[in-house]
Amino acid sequence: MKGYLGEFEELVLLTVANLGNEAYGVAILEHIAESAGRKLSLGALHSTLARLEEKGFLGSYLGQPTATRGGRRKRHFVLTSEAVAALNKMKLLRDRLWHGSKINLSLK
Amino acid sequence: MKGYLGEFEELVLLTVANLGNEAYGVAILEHIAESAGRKLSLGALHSTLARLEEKGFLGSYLGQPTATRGGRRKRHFVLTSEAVAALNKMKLLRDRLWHGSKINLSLK
DNA sequence: TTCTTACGTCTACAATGTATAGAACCATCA
DNA sequence: TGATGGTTCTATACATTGTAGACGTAAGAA
Repeated sequence: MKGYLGEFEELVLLTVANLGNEAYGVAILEHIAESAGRKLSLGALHSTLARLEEKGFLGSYLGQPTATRGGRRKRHFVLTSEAVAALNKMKLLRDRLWHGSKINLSLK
Repeated sequence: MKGYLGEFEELVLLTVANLGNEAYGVAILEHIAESAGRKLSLGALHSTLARLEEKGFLGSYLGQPTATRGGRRKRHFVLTSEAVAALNKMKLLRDRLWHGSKINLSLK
């Protein structure tokens, strides 16, 4: 087990954390489009979600059919404690590296 | 051009930023081993360095031979402004996502 | 009963992560 | 001065992650 995540995996997990109980495919996709300005396909996202689940960073369950138009039942995702731990660890490391770096933080 | 970086690429760039004018293969490797507890081969690192240079995130130059025992001349690396911009952008995004997330920051 | 909308799944390929082997230097010492 | 061995970079190959596209499923509307 590697313990750390790819950059997209990390983005997805953080997005799931932001969406709480509304974390399912399309919603995650839209949130990423907004927050990261990154356009991607639903299939692309779902493969990553599946891999994250396989690796134990996500759990999922099927929601009940809703009243809206059509649609297959939503699959909702939740972070596991492993995910939270991995995210924290990566954040901690990067914060330390940023602190030690001479990069000018002037953001425009 | 994608504009964002893989997780290892990001780690490498931040490490280069930390090392300043001592940023060459072996030093980077050791710094990563220390800070991230991550053991990897020199060749692995150099392929990534080469790719980062190719993509315009790093510049490099050969140093002069030193007085120490043996050794090929060191190749030193420096961040480009593109790298700084990309790093800043990713940091900003993640900070926002962390802020919005409900993840408990209690680090043990 | 066929459209249309809203989702998830499958499969394949591109980009990134990583190892191993080997070549280039250079300092010593026989 | 030529063999030896410590450092560092380079080449090549393969594993993992990132991403698209086509397809399947479901249900309300027409």
